[in-house]
Amino acid sequence: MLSFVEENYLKAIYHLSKGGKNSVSTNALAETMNNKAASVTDMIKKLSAKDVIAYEKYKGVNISPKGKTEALNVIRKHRLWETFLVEKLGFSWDEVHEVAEQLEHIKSPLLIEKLDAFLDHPSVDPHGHPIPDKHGKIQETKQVPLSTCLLNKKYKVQSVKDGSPAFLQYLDKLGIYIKASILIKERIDFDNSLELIIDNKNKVFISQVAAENLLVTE
Amino acid sequence: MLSFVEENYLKAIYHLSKGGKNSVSTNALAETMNNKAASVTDMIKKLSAKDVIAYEKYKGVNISPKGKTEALNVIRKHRLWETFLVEKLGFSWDEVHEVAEQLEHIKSPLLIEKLDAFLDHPSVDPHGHPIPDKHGKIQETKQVPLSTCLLNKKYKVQSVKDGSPAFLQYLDKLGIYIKASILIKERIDFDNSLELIIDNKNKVFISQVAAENLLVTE
DNA sequence: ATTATTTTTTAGATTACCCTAAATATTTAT
DNA sequence: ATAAATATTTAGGGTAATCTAAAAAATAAT
Repeated sequence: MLSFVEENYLKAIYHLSKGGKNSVSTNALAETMNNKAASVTDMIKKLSAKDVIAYEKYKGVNISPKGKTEALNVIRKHRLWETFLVEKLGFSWDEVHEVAEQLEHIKSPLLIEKLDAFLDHPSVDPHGHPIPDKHGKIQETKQVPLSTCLLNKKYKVQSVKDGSPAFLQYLDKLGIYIKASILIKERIDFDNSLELIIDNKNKVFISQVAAENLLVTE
Repeated sequence: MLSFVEENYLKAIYHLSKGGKNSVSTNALAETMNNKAASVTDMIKKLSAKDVIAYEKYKGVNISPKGKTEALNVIRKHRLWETFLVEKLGFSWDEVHEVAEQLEHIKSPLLIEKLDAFLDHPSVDPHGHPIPDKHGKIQETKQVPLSTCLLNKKYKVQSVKDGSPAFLQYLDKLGIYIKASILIKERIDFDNSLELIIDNKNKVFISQVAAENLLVTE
């Protein structure tokens, strides 16, 4: 059984390794966990002893199959709770992360089964991120940053890369939301900002940074 | 800010002191917390330093006004979550305690506000226990154990004293639930068991112990 | 190919919560 | 009112998760 803290480390390793593709350095982990490298080394040893990561001194860590399953389950819980908070309790999408960080550690498989059913088995959370099913399977869709898209072509907002409240509130102000339609009217050479048409009617300008964090499909 | 463990101690003190009326001994606390008395003494000092209890060596502890407020808030959260689990997720009343023990420690006043509204501001939980309002106010109703009631008089089940799964499942089997109507047909002298009529139709027998744990009003 | 820099690990402490064993205070029984 | 029994506290330790400072390894730079 993993502790709250261990679950959080594992989740960070999963994300930093892009789902297990890369290995993760001690410093990178220390950075995202807001801990010192020495503390991370200690924790790495514990996680390694529990067989959720593979670790070789000075070589970084790799998540194991068992660790991936655990991480995906925590992510599943996080995203189901976020969906609950928005869909059922009326939270806005920029308010849910902190609370879901706590709720994701509740241990009760039955609770998650029932929550999932109550929400009608959602496939994505309020930020457009896919919700792993109970076996850890994720339904991926090939999304690209809006910053790489063509002019005068209609795209659909699928998810946000950065889920920070500041960014989400900014999107709210612009009238941009998950599933919104976007067309790039013009790319401003000066700063790579974009002029957009949202839902075929509203004209807004968006910075390059913002466009890089908005993922769309055709 | 209280830790999970501190909140659990405080809750136990609140219950053992019958809402702050009595003082609580180290041993009693050790018993309900499943800890050793020495550990309790340590924790008592911490809680005392945080001004949630008053403590004098060898004299037991008394919950303070601040401690009472904290305890009631945890109890409020516990009971709201139990209500959610039963009303919205379809848990049965004997399955919710363990999960609510975890959920009650989630820190987010906004969450509880919204959960309360989502549940339509319930006044009692699935076991008939009153839910304190956000100011810690409890709406008490004067209930008596069925074991002390008169023959051939109609009573209404208000709550269970013992919320153990075993007792709750037993009540399910007997067809007894919160708000059910009960009439005592006969008291068996041999073992003080009772012959009951539930909802004016079903005849069942109930042991004295069970009758002591069933609280009713006229 | 050394030296300098960066990264990672080790050593030794700290806090929260729990333990056992021993000491001390309180209560009960004679 | 003193001895016996019970309750409580103190002393000293252990584990989880963190830290700082110092040592060691890996990487980068000349």
